[in-house]
Formats: sequence, C-alpha cells, structure tokens
Amino acid sequence: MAKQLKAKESESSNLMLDKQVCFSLYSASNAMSRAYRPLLKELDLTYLQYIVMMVLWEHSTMNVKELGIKIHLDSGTLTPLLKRLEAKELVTRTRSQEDERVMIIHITADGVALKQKAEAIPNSMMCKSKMALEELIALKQGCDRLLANLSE
Amino acid sequence: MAKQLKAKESESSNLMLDKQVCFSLYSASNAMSRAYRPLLKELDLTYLQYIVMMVLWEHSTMNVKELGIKIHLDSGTLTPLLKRLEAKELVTRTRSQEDERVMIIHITADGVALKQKAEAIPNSMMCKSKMALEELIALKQGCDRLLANLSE
DNA sequence: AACAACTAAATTGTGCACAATTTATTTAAG
DNA sequence: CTTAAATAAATTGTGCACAATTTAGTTGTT
Repeated sequence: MAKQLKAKESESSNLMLDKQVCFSLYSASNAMSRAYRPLLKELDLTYLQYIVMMVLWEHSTMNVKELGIKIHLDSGTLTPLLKRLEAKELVTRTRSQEDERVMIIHITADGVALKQKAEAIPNSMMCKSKMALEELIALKQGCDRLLANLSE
Repeated sequence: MAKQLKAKESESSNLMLDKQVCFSLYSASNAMSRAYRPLLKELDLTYLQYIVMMVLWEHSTMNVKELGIKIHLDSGTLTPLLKRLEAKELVTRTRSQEDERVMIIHITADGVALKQKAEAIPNSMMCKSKMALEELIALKQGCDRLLANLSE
C-alpha cells in the first residue's frame, strides 16, 4: 500500500517531461522555424531575418532600439543580424545625425522587392500547420498572454 | 476610394507581424527560457540541459538516438551538450558493448541528487506564468498539435 | 565648463539548433 | 566471404539568443 502510493507519487512527479507546457512550447517553436526553412530558402533568409524584414515592410525606417522592442530582442542579437542583411543589400545602416548613438535601419529597394516573394509564405505555413483558423488564433492568444505575463 | 481600398489592403496584409501565430510562439518560447534562467542558475543548468536531465530522472539510462527522438533533437545538438553534462559529472557516456555505434548515457549519483533541487521549479514557473491550469493545458495541447502536424 | 549619470550600439563569450558531411560499425545481399 | 547499404554518433560551419562588458555619445547638475 505504501509502495503503491510511492509508485503513484513518482508517476505524477512535477518533473515529468510529458506534462511540461514549456517543453511543448519549446518543441513547437523549433518545429515551426524548421518548417519555415525550406520556404525561406527561396528568399535566402533565416526565420529571424524574415521577422526583421516583415517589420521593415511595415515601417521602412527604424532604429535598433525600436526594432528590439518590437521583436523582443537586444542589440547583441540584432547587430550581427542587421550586418548580414546589410551585406545582402536588403537594408542600410546609418548613424542618426541628431544623435550619433542611434543606428538607423532603412530598407533598400531590393528589400522592398523581396516582399513580393514572401507573400505566399503565411498561407503555406497555415497549410503545413493543418490547423483551423480558430485553433491558431487560440494558440496565438495563449502565447501572447504567456509572453506578456513573463515580461512584467 | 481606390486609395482607401489600397490602404485597407496594406493594413490587412498577410505579412503583418502582429498577426503571426509563429512570431507569438517564437517570442513566448524565448521568454519562457529566459524566465527559467535564474531558477536554473541554482542548478548550473541551461534549459536544454534541464530537459535532458528530466528525461534521465525518468529513465536513468538512454542512448543518444532514443534521447533525440524523445526531445526532437539530433546528435549535432546533443553530443556537445552531453559532453558538457559529462564534464559536470551528471552523466556518463559509454559505448554499447553489443553495438559499438551506440553511445549510452547513464545518470550519475550527482545527477540523481540534483533532482531534489529541481522539484520546486515547475511550480515557480507556473506562478511566473500567472495563468490558470486550464489555460496552460489548452496552450500545451495547441503546441502539441502543431508539433505533430509539422512533424508528419 | 566639468563631470557624473544615463543611453544606444557594439563586442565578447557561451550554448544551443540544425544542415551537411564524416567516421565507425553493423547488417544485408550477391 | 565480401562488398554495398544502412545506421549511430561525431564533426564542421552558420546563425541565433543572451548575459555581461565596453565604447561612444548625450543630458543634467552644479
């Protein structure tokens, strides 16, 4: 009886991988960026580079700080990434005249042109997910809530 | 009127960051592993190392292949990580006698002992998430479904 | 004017992720 | 029995993430 109880306790430990939300989140996020890879290969972009380009397709000029706030990353990640986008001639990097500390990122004509090649990607990914729109929206809301609560 | 339509189209483009499930997933996953960091610092583990230890707390012996299937990662990621865990004396790495290709990972006494220090972590994370259990379960199910569909 | 406090990026170093390749071993087929 | 195919790990190289530090420039105070 005591043995049985102990066994039951062990089975329902808090440290069981299969019960961890965070591990599901982590694995799904990896799988997602893996699924993007073949689609983004056509554009010669990584997933994060694609995210940055998406911001710049909406706002053609932005500094590193603003970009970092928008996508929840810091200059340690963004500086080398932006240099790679600059090397591909998708963006320019110039210091602000008013404040020399600020690095201004501006999308180039090539960068703008790339948007057209990207138009089909969101739909391709929705197909790959094989999930209904409402399900995806619910998943997004759960992620957004978690992100907001963890960032407080 | 045509102008208005064009503006509306632009606003509802598929390439708007704020509408992307994947970006929410990606940001939430990063935020999650950031939130684990101070808790795991006490155990001198990274999030992925913690995941691997969690598997080994359940199954004290496992080879690299089995581990990789369980946590959806390959030897390219696992080999260096397991060497680091070996350096910390939390696991041993020995070749199988029956099949010399197979590397067997076995948890050490130190590794087992570390479990006790980890017991409080899942609950700490649940608190940080500030989300109800049902919400977290729904989020987990969404992630699991997405992972399964993307892995097919 | 001088200097402390602050801010924006960049840099440094560690540890993932993963594609692609290589090495070593085992199994299968002729 | 031998050689081709298959398998398990390891290796190599690129690009994130992020903590911690550094560099350079700005603002506020006296």
